[in-house]
Amino acid sequence: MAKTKDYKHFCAAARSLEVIGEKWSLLIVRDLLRGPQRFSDLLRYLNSITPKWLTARLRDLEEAGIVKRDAQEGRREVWYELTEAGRDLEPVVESLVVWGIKHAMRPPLPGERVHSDIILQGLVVALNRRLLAWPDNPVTWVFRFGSDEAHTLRFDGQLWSAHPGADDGADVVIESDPERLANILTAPSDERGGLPEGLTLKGDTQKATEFGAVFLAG
Amino acid sequence: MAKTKDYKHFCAAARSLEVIGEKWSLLIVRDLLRGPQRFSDLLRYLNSITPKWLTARLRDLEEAGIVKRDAQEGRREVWYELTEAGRDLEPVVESLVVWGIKHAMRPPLPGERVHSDIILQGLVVALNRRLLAWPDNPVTWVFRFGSDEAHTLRFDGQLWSAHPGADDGADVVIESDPERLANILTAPSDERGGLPEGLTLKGDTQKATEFGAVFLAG
DNA sequence: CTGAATCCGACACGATACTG
DNA sequence: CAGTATCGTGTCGGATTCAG
Repeated sequence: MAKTKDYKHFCAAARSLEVIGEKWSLLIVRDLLRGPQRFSDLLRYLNSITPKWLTARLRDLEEAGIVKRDAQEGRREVWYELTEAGRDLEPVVESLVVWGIKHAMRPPLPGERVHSDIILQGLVVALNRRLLAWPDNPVTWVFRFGSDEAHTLRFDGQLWSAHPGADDGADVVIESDPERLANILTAPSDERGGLPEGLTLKGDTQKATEFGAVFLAG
Repeated sequence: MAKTKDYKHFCAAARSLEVIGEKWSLLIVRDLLRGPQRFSDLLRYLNSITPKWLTARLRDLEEAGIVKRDAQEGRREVWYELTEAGRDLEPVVESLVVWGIKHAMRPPLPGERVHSDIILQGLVVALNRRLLAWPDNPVTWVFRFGSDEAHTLRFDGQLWSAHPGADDGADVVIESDPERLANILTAPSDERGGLPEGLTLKGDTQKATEFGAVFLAG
């Protein structure tokens, strides 16, 4: 791999980029940070990658000790997961998310795939880096997308975290669809104000108001 | 720019990579983080880049609002410096340095250019992230490379920082050359022990011992 | 259906030389 | 000093095909 990715520098940043600077590599890591995934899961999340390049990148990452391939006998799928070196890349992905939120986000374009997991991952980073206002007290928000997909966002008083599935003790339940939520989150603040179409809030009135103050305020 | 760097994801990390994911971009930012540089400075630091691609990347970064080009009338040189968005990339570069130090460093290869500034930048990151032992008290180390190049590394009790030039109040003066220092820092710990050839320590005996404990211990 | 491999074309990039 | 110009190679996208 990486015949052209050769910087000839004695520099840790250059070395890192030689290893994970190819196209798609860091986005594969981003998806595997949520947990082990199958080849076809990655194919779906990465959206516009071709199977050929997903295969190539996974081989590279495996060789670099970042990804572990788990192909068990008598099972159709192959699972991929991060090694410790792979999990150590989380700060890199997170710093890219922080910069992207501040300097490069825009509403989703027509052909752009919007995954709810990715939105929630960005939300957690934005909240923990205090790029959005914080509620005063611990709170649990459940996001429902259609009938079969739900995520829980929880603030324990110190940090925010996201969890797959709907938590029972939700203070507020938000129902929407990923595209709509993406558009709301990237709307310029002067276009905000009040409850947008395609998003409904249920639950404790005061907690719902608090949610609105964080996300829907002008 | 970036016709092929198009991920079609609604994702902040993917957006960031669309902007600064091309080859060389982040290394140009790395060098500009030290301060404004001329075209030829960058050409020298980036070592194996060609003028054509340095021009292309600088134009891209300028268009992306990361770099500002400063060409004044009646002056031969053109200076490049980071905008605020560019300086906001420091955490990205730093996270790459941290990962690289832990997972990808090795002694410099034959054709590899070793810049003292880059070594010192890596040292500051490694010390501040506590990847190396810390002295108990504030200390100032001056590194001399040959007769005309010197850097000061200072610990104020809280954080480490690097400064160009030799500080007067040095507790310890280290004399070496960049290649030698690079080899020492990347040597496996079982090959360390005592003072290596090609490196001399001067100054307060106890402070020199302390330096040795951080860098030269087995 | 999953996890690939193959062929082809576009363009990103490297190497070298040259210019204002 | 700060770039252009030219030419060759490598990386990647797109489509199709293939084995378990």
